[in-house]
Amino acid sequence: MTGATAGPAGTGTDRSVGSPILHVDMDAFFASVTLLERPELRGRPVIIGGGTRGVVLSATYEARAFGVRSAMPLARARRLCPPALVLPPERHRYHEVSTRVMAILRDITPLVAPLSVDEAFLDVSGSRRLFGTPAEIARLIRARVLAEEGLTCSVGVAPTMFVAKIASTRSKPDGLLVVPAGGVLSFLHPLPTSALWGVGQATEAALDRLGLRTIGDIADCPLPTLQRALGQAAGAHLNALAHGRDERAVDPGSTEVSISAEHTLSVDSSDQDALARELLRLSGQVARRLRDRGRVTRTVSIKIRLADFSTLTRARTLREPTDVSQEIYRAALELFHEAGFAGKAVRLVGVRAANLADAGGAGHQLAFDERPVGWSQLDRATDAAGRRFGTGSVGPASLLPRQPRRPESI
DNA sequence: TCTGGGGTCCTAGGACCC
DNA sequence: TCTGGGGTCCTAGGACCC
Repeated sequence: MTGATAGPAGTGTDRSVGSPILHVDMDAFFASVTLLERPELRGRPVIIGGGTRGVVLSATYEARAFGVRSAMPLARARRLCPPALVLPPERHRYHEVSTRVMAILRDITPLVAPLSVDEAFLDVSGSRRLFGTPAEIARLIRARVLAEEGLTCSVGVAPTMFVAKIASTRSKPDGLLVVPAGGVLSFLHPLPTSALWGVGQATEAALDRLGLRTIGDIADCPLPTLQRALGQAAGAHLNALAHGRDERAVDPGSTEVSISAEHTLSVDSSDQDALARELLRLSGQVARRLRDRGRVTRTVSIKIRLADFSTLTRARTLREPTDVSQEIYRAALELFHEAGFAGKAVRLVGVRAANLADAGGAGHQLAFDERPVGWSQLDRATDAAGRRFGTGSVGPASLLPRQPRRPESI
């Protein structure tokens, strides 16, 4: 590619000084994990996704050969690839495998920053004495993940996070690509603008209107022109990236900014009671995850998507932070009623908690008329029952299935 | 083609305070 | 009567990522 590469066989030499960042990215992760227990499906096009209104979550490379891509509506994927087998996701298993893969990475260095279940950044600058050059470390990781989990991954090695990320993408599947410090610009500049992290459809179109097609074009474009077209922050950001500059460091300790739960209904609904029950369920999920993490929220928001796919959000900042299911639900329900679109067909509802803080430092001031202790105790009892009997085993009576009028559903 | 669910970050406008 | 600038917080929407 640029003379800076090592192929899948891992034959590349790595004599550069500054290539301490690795980006490790599992190949077709969900599909590959599912195939571990279905070896007879190897070599066949397999798609992971589900539901009547689902999208493609993951697809084997055999399915991708038909044009199937992740996030594509399942209906379209089936048309593109009729022989594909569509299997439902098994999130619990993905999580388990992910935990073990991350543990392999933490054997190399504590400086591991997971980006999602199936990818992570590593800063290996302190690991060379023990494990060798960054390229040798990358080969070691790939060999261990394959030997211990039966899965392939691709690894990018570069002086900065975003170049390492692009490198792993360009080496997929089952590849390794090293971009030494001296080779960053010659690696980046021929690539299309969309290869940059943060350039999606809208930004690509805006860049295209400026006549910018490659990352090299962005590097040659005057900063003020870029900022006029994309805004201050985005313009400056892309300008820096196009010149290979990226100051971010691998941070293993970053904490969440928000926690949310949302659900697309299987059929659009304008039934206010049914939508309120969904808000109750989602509020409970969000609150439980807050308590699991020892966090409280001050800002509750709801998200509503109508049948025409238009999406609106409404937010409210509370007087006091909370992790109590009932308080989050009360705020969500008020926002829902105030939004004032009764009668319209709703496709999706969501609840989000933002403005988070640690529960310990939250010094709750009780108003005289408040009795939150009861609700809080109910949550704790529900949490304990969930741990014993399984999540969802105990919950509000209004979430119980409605009594069927006729026993036909049994 | 008919669009999931979990997130992050940025922008812009308004309220409010100094 | 007309006219500031800056800072912070909040809300709504949108782009983007996996």
